[in-house]
Amino acid sequence: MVKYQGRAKSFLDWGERIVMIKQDGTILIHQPILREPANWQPSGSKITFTIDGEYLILNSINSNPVEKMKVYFRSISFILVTALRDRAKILVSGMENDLVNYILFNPDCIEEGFRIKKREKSVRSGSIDLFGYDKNHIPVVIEVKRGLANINAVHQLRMYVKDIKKDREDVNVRGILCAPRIPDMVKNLLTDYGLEWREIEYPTVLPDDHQKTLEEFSEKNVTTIL
Amino acid sequence: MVKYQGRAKSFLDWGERIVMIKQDGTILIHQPILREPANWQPSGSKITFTIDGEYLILNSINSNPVEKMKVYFRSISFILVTALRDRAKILVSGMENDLVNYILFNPDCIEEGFRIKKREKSVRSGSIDLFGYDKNHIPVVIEVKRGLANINAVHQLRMYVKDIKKDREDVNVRGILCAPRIPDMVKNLLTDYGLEWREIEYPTVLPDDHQKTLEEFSEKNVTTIL
DNA sequence: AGGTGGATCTCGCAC
DNA sequence: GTGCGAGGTCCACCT
Repeated sequence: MVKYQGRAKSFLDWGERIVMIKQDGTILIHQPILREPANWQPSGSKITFTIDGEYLILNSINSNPVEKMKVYFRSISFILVTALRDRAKILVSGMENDLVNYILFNPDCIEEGFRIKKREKSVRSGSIDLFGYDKNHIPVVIEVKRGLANINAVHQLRMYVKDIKKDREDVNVRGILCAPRIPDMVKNLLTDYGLEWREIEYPTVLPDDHQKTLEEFSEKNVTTIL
Repeated sequence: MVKYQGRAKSFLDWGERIVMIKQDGTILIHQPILREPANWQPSGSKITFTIDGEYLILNSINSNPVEKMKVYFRSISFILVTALRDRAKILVSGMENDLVNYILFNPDCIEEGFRIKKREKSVRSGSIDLFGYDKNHIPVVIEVKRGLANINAVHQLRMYVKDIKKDREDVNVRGILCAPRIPDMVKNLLTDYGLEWREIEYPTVLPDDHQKTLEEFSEKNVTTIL
């Protein structure tokens, strides 16, 4: 049975579960299905154990934000204690950053003569993924989505274009939505607002068997340019 | 060692880990620290095992979206197989609900003479948390955020106000963002759009630690009033 | 330490 | 099935 109070408050009645306690204080309580733990405590939490009558109680306290979890054990079927040796870090490719990098090194995929000026440009309504100028020196705002672009992306792009227009006191500002796939609905909306799009298929280059190659790839792609 | 390809692509080099296979097809691969699994497959994935030379390979395939994960085992230290009996469902009392309720019963925290007309009012672009009228009978849209308000909340609120204006054919519609904390950037944006805000610190009045009380509380708070 | 934004987000709910 | 929004989101990055 699990009680929690902190950012919210919760109660989980008696049942058989897997409880995982990690060396950084993370605690996970898993029910028989679903990816997410029913209850948990974040990294950095402190654990104590107490006994209350017939129950063993695991107490976990976290600070910032302050939150407490109590796990009541009526019985324990199995305990496994081990120190995992694992220094590997996962390498992932195919995230929004990769597409942004791809455009950075292949600005022609937007259009010939396109030049990128800034990455992560801050404006009032948020942060522009890529900002640059076309061959006619017209400002271009680029919003990047790693997967399927949706209507929110259009609204975001619209805001950014409006912000830039305001800043530059210039009516000529282009907005381009870049994603691997853009539904027709979204394209129509873009057209309505006088915005553009590019469907960009970018290579998810993650070699299959060689970590070294992977590291090279990672370095290449993590580099923050400009 | 784990390879994954689907929505993205990843590679995790050799290391000692905890692998959890759930009855719904969920797979979790945990490293020694942090709450999140390094690799995983979602509920509904199908598992097969193969042997490739000296390695045991766990193959997991999911459809919609199509994604595959391969877990290579060089050695296995412990295996635990069990069928968990657990029919409990966690009860959570969320804080956004609490804040909405607090405003419901203390409309003066918005301003004197404010009257709430509807909760969860549906409009085209979504659902308005609270809708009412001020003492001058001007419509008021209220968007509630449980924690730190961000720029997206401003855009949401703006949409709702626009929807109401359209419905009522009325230019006088007020929009108020309510949250415990609102950053200056967000306040500035609100001002730009002629919107308002209230920083409302609400008491975390929560019931004590009994399931029954929690269920009552839960029911009370899930109820849609008015 | 606090804010910002992406994620193989996950997950529930309404359409 | 799909799309949308919330989450005790988690987490890395930046200021």
